[in-house]
Amino acid sequence: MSTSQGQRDAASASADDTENSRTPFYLQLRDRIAAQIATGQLSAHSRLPSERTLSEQYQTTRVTARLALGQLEAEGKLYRSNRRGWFVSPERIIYDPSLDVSFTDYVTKQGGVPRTETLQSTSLTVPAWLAQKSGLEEGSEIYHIQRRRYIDGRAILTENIYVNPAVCPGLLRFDFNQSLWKLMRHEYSVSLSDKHVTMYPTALTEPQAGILGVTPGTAGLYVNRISRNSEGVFIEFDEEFWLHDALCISVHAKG
Amino acid sequence: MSTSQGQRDAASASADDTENSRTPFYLQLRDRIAAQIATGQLSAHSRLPSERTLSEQYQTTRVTARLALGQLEAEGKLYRSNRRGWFVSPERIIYDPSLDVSFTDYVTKQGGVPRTETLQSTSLTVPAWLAQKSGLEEGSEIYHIQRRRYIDGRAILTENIYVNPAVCPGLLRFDFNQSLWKLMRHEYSVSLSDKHVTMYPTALTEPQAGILGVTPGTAGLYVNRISRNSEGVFIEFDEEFWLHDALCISVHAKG
DNA sequence: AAGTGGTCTAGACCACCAC
DNA sequence: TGGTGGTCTAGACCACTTG
Repeated sequence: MSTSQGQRDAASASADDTENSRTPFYLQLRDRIAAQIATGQLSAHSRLPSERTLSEQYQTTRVTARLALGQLEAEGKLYRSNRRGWFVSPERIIYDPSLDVSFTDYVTKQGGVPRTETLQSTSLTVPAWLAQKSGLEEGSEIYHIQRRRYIDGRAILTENIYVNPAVCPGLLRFDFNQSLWKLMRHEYSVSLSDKHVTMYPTALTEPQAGILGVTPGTAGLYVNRISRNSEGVFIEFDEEFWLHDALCISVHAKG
Repeated sequence: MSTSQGQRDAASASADDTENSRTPFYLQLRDRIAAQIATGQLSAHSRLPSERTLSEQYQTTRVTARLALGQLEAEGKLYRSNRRGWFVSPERIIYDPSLDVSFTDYVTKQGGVPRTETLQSTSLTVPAWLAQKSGLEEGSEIYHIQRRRYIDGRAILTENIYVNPAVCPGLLRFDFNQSLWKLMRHEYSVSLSDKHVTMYPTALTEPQAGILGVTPGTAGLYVNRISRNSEGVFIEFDEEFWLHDALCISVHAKG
């Protein structure tokens, strides 16, 4: 196959020849597909040809084609949906986890179509790990809400929210497919003034991968937030599992 | 091979049987290796057996073994070094990009051994993209510093810093293997009071992958920060490319 | 020189999804 | 039911790192 390798290099040529080694074919293929995305030949949410078709088209094997697709996925330029195919990622949503702005609002403002599903809303007893984070007593009551959120019909985040019932009694009777913060502000006059946000990139595994309908190991961003009011009373602990290509975190710090 | 598949499932069994489908072998293998990390049989920075050895040991092929290793890499539990092998990731460094605390200080405080290398320090003219971000005039002078930083001998981040020469005249004569912020504070009495931090997960590609000595496509976190003083004067633009398993972002927001 | 991961081939069967 | 991605096999050669 040395002949075909030579042709491949000749065909892609262009940049990146700064090093003394050949550019592997899967990176050449990555760049060709990336170019089609950049020029708009492939637009957001449009589906790519199947892996088998791509392998034929570029005269390679599925394994190599998947390497190229995996690169673009890692860069956040493509995503896949279960066994349905590969799609072009839309622009990242710009998100500031330190503000209490509603998901619905900022997605809409950025041109996306948001949707929220409530998967669970129950009352639990505080487990040890949460007692430690919140300062609540282990075994006392806590509200738990689990949601899944979509942008343009794509599930991009799932979250577990734990709310202190002392500050929001009877919360569970509401509909959580709307903004929880708006609810807390308007119904309970709760204001969150002290937030501690922690986040790191990691792979999505079960059960979150299943909830979002992606392959285990898909790159994600884990974000959690502990909110207290101005007296230091614990209000909520929220943990979010995002698809890694869906968001761009933006935080302002003054002082 | 249906026989050997059956044995594999029997051997791992345990959890995750909530769904009606079999757990693929590469995930079983992932869990076995993860267990060795969790129990400390494999400790931070220790090297795993070679891919070929692992494939034999677990009676599978390199491709499948690599799938398992790739999962653990995506989760931030393993990292690889060029063609040297697979290693166990140490704890993530907790990092607050909104504070001006020195890298050296917080790495040391968290039990790591930091090191900084200056790759470049030159004077440039402001390019269009930076002019837009900073408000400086395109074509005016700007200092550029490129560094690479290590923890425990592992290169985990590379950064480009662009400093306004008006607030730090003669900056380039200093040694940048120390904290830049300490330098700015002590030599120029510069205080950064307004910071805008942006970050998102993405793959590391050339040239950053090369600088850090990792395969292109390795998961990373891109962080940038625009700092101004209390009068709104642009001080620096910093962009950092981190290995995704090396850090945990932690931000406090009050008010 | 030997061993490592990096790249690549040419197939196969399975689970799931859309039609 | 046919096509998709998901998983897996059993090899190969290459580039690079290490002793």
